[in-house]
Amino acid sequence: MPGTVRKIAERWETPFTTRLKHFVDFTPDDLATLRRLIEYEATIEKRRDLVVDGYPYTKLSFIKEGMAARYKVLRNGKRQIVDVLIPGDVVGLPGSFHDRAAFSVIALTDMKLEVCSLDAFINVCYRRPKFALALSWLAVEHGNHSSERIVDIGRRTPIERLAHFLLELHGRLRIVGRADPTAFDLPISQEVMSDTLGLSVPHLNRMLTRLRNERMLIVADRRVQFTDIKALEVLAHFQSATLARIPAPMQREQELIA
Amino acid sequence: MPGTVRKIAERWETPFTTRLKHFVDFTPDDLATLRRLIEYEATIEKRRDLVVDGYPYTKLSFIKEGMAARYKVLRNGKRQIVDVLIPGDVVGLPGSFHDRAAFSVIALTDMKLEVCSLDAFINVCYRRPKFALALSWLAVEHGNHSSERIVDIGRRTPIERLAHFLLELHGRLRIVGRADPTAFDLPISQEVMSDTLGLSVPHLNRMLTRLRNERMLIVADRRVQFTDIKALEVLAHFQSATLARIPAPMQREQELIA
DNA sequence: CCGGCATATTGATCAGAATCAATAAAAATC
DNA sequence: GATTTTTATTGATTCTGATCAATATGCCGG
Repeated sequence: MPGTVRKIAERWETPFTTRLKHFVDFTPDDLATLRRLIEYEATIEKRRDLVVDGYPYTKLSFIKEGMAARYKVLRNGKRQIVDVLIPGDVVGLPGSFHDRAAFSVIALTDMKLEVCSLDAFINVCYRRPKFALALSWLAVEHGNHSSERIVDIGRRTPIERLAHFLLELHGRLRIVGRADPTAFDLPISQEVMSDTLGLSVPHLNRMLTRLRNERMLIVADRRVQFTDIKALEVLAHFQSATLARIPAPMQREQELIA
Repeated sequence: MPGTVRKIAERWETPFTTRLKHFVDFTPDDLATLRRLIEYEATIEKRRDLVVDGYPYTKLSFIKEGMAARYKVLRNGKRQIVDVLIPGDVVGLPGSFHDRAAFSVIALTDMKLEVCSLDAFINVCYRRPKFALALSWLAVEHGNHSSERIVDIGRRTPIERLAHFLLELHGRLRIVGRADPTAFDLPISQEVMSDTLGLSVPHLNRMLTRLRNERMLIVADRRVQFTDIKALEVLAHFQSATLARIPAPMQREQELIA
């Protein structure tokens, strides 16, 4: 009864599907399949490690609520956060492809995850290649994101970096409906931000103060309010990411499979 | 005549296939398919841009010979190289998924590429999901690599960064048979290296000198010779990358497809 | 409401790396 | 082979951002 499937699928809207819809046409049937892949829903509390560097992780977990950070701690005790994960992002995409994760992932807030096993997902990929391509797309997207971060840390000044980070995070949150046009909740400490941007906490704090003094934003109650987003974008050399579209042939699944 | 196919396929060994073989079983038939995807072979001369930031690029190009750099130039004139590409790497993997490339790619040396169209590749993915998964794997691998670079630039000291970069490049070159156990050709200028590591040229030079003085390596004739690779690894906190294995179900294509 | 702990803010000092500048060496071009 | 251009090396100076340190603020559980 395809009507039933559709109804269920349509009602099932998660940040992950919201994000997917921006670049690939998932049919109600696809969505139902995706949904069936979810083995369980996990609740994680703040500060708990989801993935531990050096240990196996063989799940794909879709973030439904909350934020997390992928990071590595060096022997000298310094920590570098490689990526801040938000609703709609996948935990375990890089890790699961190796026998041992190369990075840890920690919950920055309480979280809700939808968990599926990597094996199950890959099995589906054989029946629905579109899923495998979606996986590629996610990985590519993540890679781009990382590249942008390299540019940030390598060649932008601390204040540009900070501005860029905030704008970029805002943009990503917007896509999954977790931000207002000029404001968003930022439930993370300055220590986390400094470890993300490769700065010391005091210096990050100063840069934040400067942005405030320049009247570009207001930070209060773990919430960022852009007061001059234009100026901020100029400062950060920010260009809102061209959202990837799926290459033409990827839309042709029907003819090829049917 | 499957025998013929196999012979051709076996004879067709490129850095790309060498690399793939490390993580996925491509049958002779797969290899033949892959080979048929190649539209033409391109020869590029040093310093030419392969991909230009802001313009479309809809190819997947497998590097057969030579090296390239993915980079971005900021408005202040600074350049950050995001990735050094070597034989076996793919040009256009991130770029092709967007309507416009977000980074430029420049040839650091004369190069030879095998070029296929993204559309053709994706079409094949529908018939052979293994190809799509291989694509994911490449993207994931690249992402990991980028993450590692973020840690480098964000939290490692310049000398550690340099050491890490050299070891990592050496490791990658080894995989595709382009390096000796303790030495490799490094046909790139110090300017390129400094833009990769987020350092100034003079400072990079000083760090290089220091590694030489510490008797960890010798640089001559655009060739690096490790004289104390152990010490170098300790300095860089280097752990030779666990090569990813393909998740179990990915090996089961035969039963699923046949 | 009270410690106690995490987080934020501010200041002072100092080291490391950028910048500026000059020269040397090597490679490419004619 | 001479000349130009690129690349490498070294030095002197400046300045950014880390580090150390102190204080403030907020937050939680009891």
